Amino acid sequence: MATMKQVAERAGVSTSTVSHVINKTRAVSEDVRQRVLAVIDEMGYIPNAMARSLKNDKTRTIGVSVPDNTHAAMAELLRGIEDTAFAVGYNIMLCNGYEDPQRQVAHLRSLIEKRIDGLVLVAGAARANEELAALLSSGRVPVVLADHAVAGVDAATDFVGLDHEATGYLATRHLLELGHRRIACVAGGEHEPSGQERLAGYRRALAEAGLAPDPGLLVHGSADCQGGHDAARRLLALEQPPSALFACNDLMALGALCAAREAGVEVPAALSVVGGDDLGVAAFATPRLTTVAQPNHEMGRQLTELLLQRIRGEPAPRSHARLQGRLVVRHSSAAPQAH
Amino acid sequence: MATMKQVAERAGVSTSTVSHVINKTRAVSEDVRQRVLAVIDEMGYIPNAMARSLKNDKTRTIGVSVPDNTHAAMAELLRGIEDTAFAVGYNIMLCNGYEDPQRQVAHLRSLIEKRIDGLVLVAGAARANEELAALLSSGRVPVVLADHAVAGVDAATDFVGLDHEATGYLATRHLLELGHRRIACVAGGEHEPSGQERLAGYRRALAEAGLAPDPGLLVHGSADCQGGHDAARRLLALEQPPSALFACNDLMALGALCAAREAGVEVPAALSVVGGDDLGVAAFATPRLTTVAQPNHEMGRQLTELLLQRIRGEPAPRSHARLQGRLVVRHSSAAPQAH
DNA sequence: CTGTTAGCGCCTTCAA
DNA sequence: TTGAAGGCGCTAACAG
Repeated sequence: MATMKQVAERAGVSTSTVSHVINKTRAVSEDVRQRVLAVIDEMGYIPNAMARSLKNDKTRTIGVSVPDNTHAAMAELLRGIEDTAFAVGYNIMLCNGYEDPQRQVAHLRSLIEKRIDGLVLVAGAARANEELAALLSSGRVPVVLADHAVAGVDAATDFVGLDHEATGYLATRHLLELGHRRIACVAGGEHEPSGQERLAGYRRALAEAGLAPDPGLLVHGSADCQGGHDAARRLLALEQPPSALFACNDLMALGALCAAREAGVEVPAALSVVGGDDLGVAAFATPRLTTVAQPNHEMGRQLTELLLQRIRGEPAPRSHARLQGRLVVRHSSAAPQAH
Repeated sequence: MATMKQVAERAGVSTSTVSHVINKTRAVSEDVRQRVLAVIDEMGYIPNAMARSLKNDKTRTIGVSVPDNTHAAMAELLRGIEDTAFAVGYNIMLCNGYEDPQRQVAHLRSLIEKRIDGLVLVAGAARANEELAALLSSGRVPVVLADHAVAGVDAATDFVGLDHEATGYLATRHLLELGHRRIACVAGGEHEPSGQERLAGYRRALAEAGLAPDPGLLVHGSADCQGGHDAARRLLALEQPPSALFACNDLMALGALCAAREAGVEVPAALSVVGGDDLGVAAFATPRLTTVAQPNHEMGRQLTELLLQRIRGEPAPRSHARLQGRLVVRHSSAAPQAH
């Protein structure tokens, strides 16, 4: 691959001149400029960013560590990050951590070796192990946290997340306003942070309505379709089944819809279902799912803006934003049947 | 950040010794080794991969250009790539091209500047513009093509894709075997390659069964839920509606399911629906969707293995693999109603 | 307006 | 078993 030196020779100028025409970093006479440009084009010269980075100590690439890029919400977040980064000439390195601290550490080390300018860390349920925490808090790399604090990482780290509590609250209040009183909650794993927060919102809404939460109407399980399916089946088999159900995420809600149908329970006539996320398919579920949409792309954008600020060294107060979800009422929720 | 030189000074040895203990590239006396290691640990030294790359001309990072990482199939593919790359110590740079040649070129230039070792290119429907084609065929970077040839790129470029034709064939034959004769096809855009291939498989199956394709039973539209919904609605409003429907992908199939329900058409009693992809939610659709699962993760794996071979310079015959989908029969397909 | 020079951090001959 | 030195490709003083 052609180097700057070769370009310089061919154009009969010094490398610094070539460098300056490329970077427009000092005046160059028009004819020399044209000549250099011509040679660059002719030789198909493309500058070596590594060599440049070695000097300025800036790679214009940021790392993104997510639990799993196939989760729809992560994918949207990732997209928000990439879009924002691209707009200002940054590239992103993607790492799937799969909630495995070993793997996360290996990834992060690799990213640091490659001298990423910053890191967007989307932690999963798992907590950081010591090694990861040490790497993160060594101050080697500016970090912003997405959606969840990470145990072991400085609590003052910049943060942008979703307001999961509000999501649970909005969904539940919607059901309450429709007149429901026996409202179940299908939650994910007990250690999954976002699920716990959504559950808290569910409880707050009930409390505000003067309802005591019925422990029999709360089911934990895996935070996917299968988990939602199993949980709903159990709830529908209850002697006094709920008239409505809030699933902490859309995948579980979709699973619940499936279980209801298989149990011969009409939605929304006999059971209202509300999810949370607003996946693309939610609008086309049977029936179309009422849910709380989450601004994942926007979260990615804000995280990236924030990170770029830190990279530039702009002093800004520590951020701790919580983005609000938005209730989207469709056809899976309705007033309870009269008895 | 600590440099090798600083480590060397602190340990009272030369940088070359430090380099050699790090890379185990020549014998070092045990006590010196221990001392160096201790200093590295104490200083938290992490080698600078850029400086290293400047020498070896290898970055151990590969670029991945996809149309959109939020599409479920892309996300799985991406995951397959990342998994495989990580296993051998490579990182990946993710680029969303959004079918925009301008953007793709900008991304690719950036990747080349950063001297990626290779590129996995997932082209969308759009064709490469001249500039992109030129960059790709300049031989600067080993490239493997995912799922679709790219106009303007050397036809001999390594390739791993899905056998979309077989997918359409499998889905349609399944419906034929159930006894259907009026089988509609909900296809995506007319210029979308995978959709076209699946459509071809549909036609082949019909032809084998001695059926002439009814042009009125083929509907093109956008390749998403909305497109599937609209297409199905039109088909169901026909004077002689089909008894079965093959949607070229699951999103469209889900949309079709939604439309059927809204039109009061029972699935599978009055209409069988088969999709293609086997998204996670397909198994929990109402009713659970019969579809053709695609080995997207495996495709990512094979693409990456192939690319790594090329990067290593191993001479291998050009690959042109087509991975087979697998029919997954669930509850959205059944024998047609007797009249 | 242009060229010379000294590194950035690391690897790798070549010598000792 | 170890060190010295040159150079990967580029940028940025410093001179002219």
